[in-house]
Amino acid sequence: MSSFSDDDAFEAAEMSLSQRAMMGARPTQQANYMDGLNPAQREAVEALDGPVLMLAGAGTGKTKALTTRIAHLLVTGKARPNEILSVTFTNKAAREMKDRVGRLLGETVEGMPWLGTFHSICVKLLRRHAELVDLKSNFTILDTDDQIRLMKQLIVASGMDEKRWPARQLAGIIDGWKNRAWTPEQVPTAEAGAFDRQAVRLYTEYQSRLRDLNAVDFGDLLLHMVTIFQRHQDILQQYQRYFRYVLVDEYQDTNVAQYLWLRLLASSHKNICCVGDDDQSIYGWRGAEVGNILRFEKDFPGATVIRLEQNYRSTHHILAAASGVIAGNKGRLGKTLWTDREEGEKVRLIGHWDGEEEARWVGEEIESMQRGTRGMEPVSLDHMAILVRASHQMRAFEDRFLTIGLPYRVIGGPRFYERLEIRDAMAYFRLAVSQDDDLAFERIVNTPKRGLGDKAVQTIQRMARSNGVSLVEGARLCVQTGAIKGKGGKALGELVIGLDRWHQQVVAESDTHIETAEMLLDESGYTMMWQNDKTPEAAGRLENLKELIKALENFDNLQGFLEHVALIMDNESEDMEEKVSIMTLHAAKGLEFPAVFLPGWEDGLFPSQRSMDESGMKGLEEERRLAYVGITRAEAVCTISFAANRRVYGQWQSQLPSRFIDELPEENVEVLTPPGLYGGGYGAAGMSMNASPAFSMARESTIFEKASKADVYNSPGWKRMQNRNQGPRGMSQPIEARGLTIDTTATSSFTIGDRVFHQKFGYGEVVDIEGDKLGIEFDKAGSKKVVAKFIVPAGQENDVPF
DNA sequence: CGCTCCTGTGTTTTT
DNA sequence: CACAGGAGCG
Repeated sequence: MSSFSDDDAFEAAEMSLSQRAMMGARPTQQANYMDGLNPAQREAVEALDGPVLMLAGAGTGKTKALTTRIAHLLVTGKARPNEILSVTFTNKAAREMKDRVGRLLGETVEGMPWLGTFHSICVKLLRRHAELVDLKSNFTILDTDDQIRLMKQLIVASGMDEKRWPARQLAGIIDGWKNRAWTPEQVPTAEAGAFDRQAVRLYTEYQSRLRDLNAVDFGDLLLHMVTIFQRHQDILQQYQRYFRYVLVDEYQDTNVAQYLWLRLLASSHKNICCVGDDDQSIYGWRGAEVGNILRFEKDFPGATVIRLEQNYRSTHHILAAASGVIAGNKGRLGKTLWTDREEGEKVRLIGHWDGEEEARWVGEEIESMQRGTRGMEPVSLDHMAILVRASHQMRAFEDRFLTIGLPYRVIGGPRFYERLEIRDAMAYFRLAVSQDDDLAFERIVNTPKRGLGDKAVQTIQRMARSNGVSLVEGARLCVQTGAIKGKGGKALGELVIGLDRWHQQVVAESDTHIETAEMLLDESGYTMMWQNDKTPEAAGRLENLKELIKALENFDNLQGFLEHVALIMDNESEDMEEKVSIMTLHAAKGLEFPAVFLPGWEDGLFPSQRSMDESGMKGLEEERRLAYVGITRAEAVCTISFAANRRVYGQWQSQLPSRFIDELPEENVEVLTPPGLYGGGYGAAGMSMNASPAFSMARESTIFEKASKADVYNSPGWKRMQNRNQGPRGMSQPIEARGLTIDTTATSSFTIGDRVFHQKFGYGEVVDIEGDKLGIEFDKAGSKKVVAKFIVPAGQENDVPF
């Protein structure tokens, strides 16, 4: 399947240095590609041999240094493209690096086959050596969902109570062990309670089941490779020679398995360059070990440590605010970021009554920045981002932006490939490629409904097991022997015949894989199933299926596509319209925006209560790093906000401002006054209505009562606020009283049942009227609440007031 | 076997 | 509150 060749690579490894130099030298570019590097970056680029730790703070040109380093390796002839092992965490990062290396050298670097994510590289390696861990090289890669379903089966099979042994949780535990590179035998049993012992037993069974299925999960990709390297010195040595240089991006995010894998590969030549920032380690919860970066110098004695500290991204105030927050963490390697950029605007801080008002304010702020405000240049929506702690916070913003028609894009939202219909379709593809894929079979036996329920599936499973064959074969036997009769039996027979036919088509390549895929979805009745479905989301699902088919165009065959999907998580269908980005703080790492909004800075939400409960001080420090990551995404304007009340699980809860707010250095922060004060707003206690709209942080500000941290919550300001806030019911005459900008004079002249048109959502029917808000069931966009002034009766589309 | 209603549970974060 | 998964009925 993969089209790399061992031979090339090993040939290259035996090549003399002079040959290399001749081959790689591109004298014309040599002068250019290092231009514009600062001394630290240049050092990082030029220190090619031996271990190097590059500590690169946020916005210090890390990727530039890293890509230039690759270019330098190539140009000096130290390595050919396929001799550089270069690992990243995300496909996006890998892609960007490829692009940038290509740009530096003024051409696309063909090759660089070993620039990729840990996972994609390990898949390639493991396909070559699968037999060493009892797998066939065409193993399938299970996603989280498959993993959990498998685990559930094992739990049920061993007669355990699913409630007491939640499959999800066990899968999580096993993942954690795999992250630490523990095979079932290696899990420490010293402190093993009953639970752990059961878990280890299930882990063992799970692994053997995976072997039977010829499948691996994400964790296995690394774990198996580590095992292979440890057990087979010869193979390890091959690769040590093969990969002459090793580069690692985001080293602070590596887990133990990844660390071991890297150490094994680099242990002979020690040409390893790790780039990272301990202050941006935010993946501890999924096994990342900040310790890896902290002990690099111990692992590789004599390592060159290079600090990139000049920040090119943010203004002084933003950088200082971020530094002030992160200073609260202990055990840092320590960096002092500096910038020669302008002072810029202070970090802006604003409190709101509740989450909805926060969203409303942010929406208005975005619109006014888009127009250009306070003498500032207009800012494109593409240059603004809202970064939230938890994805559920996105909802308030989406709701609001839909209402006011502000275009937005959610990054890393519900993933395309995780959607129900996509996963179903993929299961069909998987079966067409390999009939042995039992999990795929289970997924679609009865989708669309074929009258095959639990009972039928069990019969098939029994049949398969007792004959030692796959489920598809088991099903075939069930039909032949009449073990499943009647309506279900007939349908099953048809399914099996269909599967055979589709498989033939894949093997014979009689049609293009795209035609095969379309036909498959048609003939199986899957498309029909959604066409007959009258629920609102059915149309969208059909759209997604179309998109899936379109995605196939980028691949030569179904196999290649499935491989890609298993590993690729990001699916950004770029459209050209300018949009505000909404994403989690985690998703924002590595990105930058001129204007950044950081809402929801409230204790419990951010820092997250759960994080603190589960990991105590360690958890809090990770949250603080998250705050640091958030602030440092901003180039020019950074706005932090919080709300006094928030709905949690449908319950109103009053919130405390985040402790991180107290850690922002006063001199870099400006406290804004909410637009409509109602008897003294949160961020402006003690101020009168006609006070200046912004005031610098001062003693009278309730939030910044400089009490010791322990009694922040007993501070007079806090108490005052608590007394005032009896929940949002307290603002029953809200909108008018606060003089907000909603135009209530535009009372709707619509009646229920009217056909209407909206610029963004298209046509729909009015189903509900609440003052100036209309509930509309849109044909395409589903039901929404929209302010009446954005609506016109159908037929007057040209009059939409935008 | 499939559908509906009900209950319980959970919202970090993702390769 | 919203969604998933289970129980119970048709």
